[in-house]
Amino acid sequence: MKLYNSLTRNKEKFSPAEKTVTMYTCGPTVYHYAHVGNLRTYIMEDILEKYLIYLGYDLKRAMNITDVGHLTSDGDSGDDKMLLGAKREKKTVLEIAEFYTQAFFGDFEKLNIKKPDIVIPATSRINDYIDIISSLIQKGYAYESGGNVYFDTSKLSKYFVFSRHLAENLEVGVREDVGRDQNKKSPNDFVLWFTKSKFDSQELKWPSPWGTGYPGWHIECSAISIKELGPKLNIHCGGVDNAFPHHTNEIAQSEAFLGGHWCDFWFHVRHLKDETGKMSKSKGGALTLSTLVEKGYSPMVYRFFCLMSHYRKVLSFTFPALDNAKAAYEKLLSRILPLIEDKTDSAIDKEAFKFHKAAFVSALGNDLNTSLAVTSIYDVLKSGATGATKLCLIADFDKVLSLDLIKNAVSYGESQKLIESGAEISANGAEDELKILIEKRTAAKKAKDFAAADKIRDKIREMGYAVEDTADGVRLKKL
RNA sequence: GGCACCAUAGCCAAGUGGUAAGGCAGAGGUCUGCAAAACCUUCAUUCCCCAGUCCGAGUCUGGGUGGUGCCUCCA
Repeated sequence: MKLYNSLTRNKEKFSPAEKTVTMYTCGPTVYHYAHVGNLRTYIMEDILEKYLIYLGYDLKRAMNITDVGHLTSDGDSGDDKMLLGAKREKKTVLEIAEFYTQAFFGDFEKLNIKKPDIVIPATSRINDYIDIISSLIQKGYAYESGGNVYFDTSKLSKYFVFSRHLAENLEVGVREDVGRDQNKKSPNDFVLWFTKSKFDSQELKWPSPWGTGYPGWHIECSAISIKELGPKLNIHCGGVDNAFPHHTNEIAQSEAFLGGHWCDFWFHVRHLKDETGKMSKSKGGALTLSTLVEKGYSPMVYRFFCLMSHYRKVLSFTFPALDNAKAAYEKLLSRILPLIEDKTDSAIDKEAFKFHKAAFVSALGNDLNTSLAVTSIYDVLKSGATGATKLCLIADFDKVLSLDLIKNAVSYGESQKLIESGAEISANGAEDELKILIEKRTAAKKAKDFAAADKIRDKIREMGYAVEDTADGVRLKKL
């Protein structure tokens, strides 16, 4: 497959030497619910992972859970986000972490995102961080200053890997509202270990050769990745905003520690934005999956919405756009349903199967072109292939897309269950009343009293159902 | 101020030098007491603008314009 690599700014052929592909994902800082923008990134990473598995690779994927060390600023200032969350909710840091980690993976389940095989809370690997930091100091890549340990970026021949910044220009380019940490030799340097007394109120502290304290944000990903996935990493994923400083710093540490090239591909997912710009957890009030569900959008509708766009494009989130995706998704299900209900035996047309599968594989093979991959479902539906072939192809594509196409087509069919004469209405408190109304309406129609029939239809609509006449009887559709 | 990315219909979007896919929405039709559903038809002489290269440009080059992101909180 071809995959865009942020490191080279090019689409490159992804052809790992080994059959086992290693993939690392920056997990969430669990101080609050994930919002739909965060989730977009994980959905797209899920497609990457499942596509690689679909192609026959074995995948080994690890993710961290940041439950310590993520400050609101990266210098010797700022507060720990976890601590802030704990204060806000009057709970301990560990309780907060536990709660939001659960919520995070709950969203994964709802969105059919595969949970990585290896999930490591940052607090569980403190000794590894200390080992790496000690080694970095020994090799001359890190120094102690003002009680903290910093990474010395001046020791690197190239620090800014994702942009064309020149280190000496940075002073010019630096944002004005950012405070300077006077302990740093260079503004580019970043903290590996904090021991400053300002964190005395911190619940989580660990002893280290440099004093009691806790790790900086960037070290956890390097340490977990190297330990779990080895010194060579195939793909590192994350949101674009992490390219700098987080990923840049990860590369600096990891390569200084390993003494050579570390990760081949950097997969960065662009942001979801709303009317106000980028969605951001720290801005607060961001939209969560549960909110969408409360508003009547199933998680699959959101997943479909994301797949219709491309991961390297900024996607604008608006409710009309989501309605669009909902209509498209439901219409798609309604076109799949007859294929499932069709009980006539038909053989699988192997040629047609191969042809459509090839189109699907090549769509995703071109830098994960998910909207083209979705189009290939429509091409299958429109084709002259047998029902069995179509169904088989859709099930096959859904191994990667994970839109629950078959399962939801069935429940979609049930949700607008046919109510033939005498058939029961499925469990619902109002069923008797509904049944009587439908019978009355049918009688009115028979008597050609259409005004009365329409009145009853309006009444049923008020109860939350649309009545539709079909050749066989009446169809009730939940609104 | 520096760096990067993006610009195709109302919206999402394909397109990788050969004459604008697909989806949703919209319009018209068939069917229906009317609706709904389903099906059929339709929907960009043009791809932000201006120059250039080429037989040929949405695609390549240069210059604009607009949007977005990053420049120590973010997926």
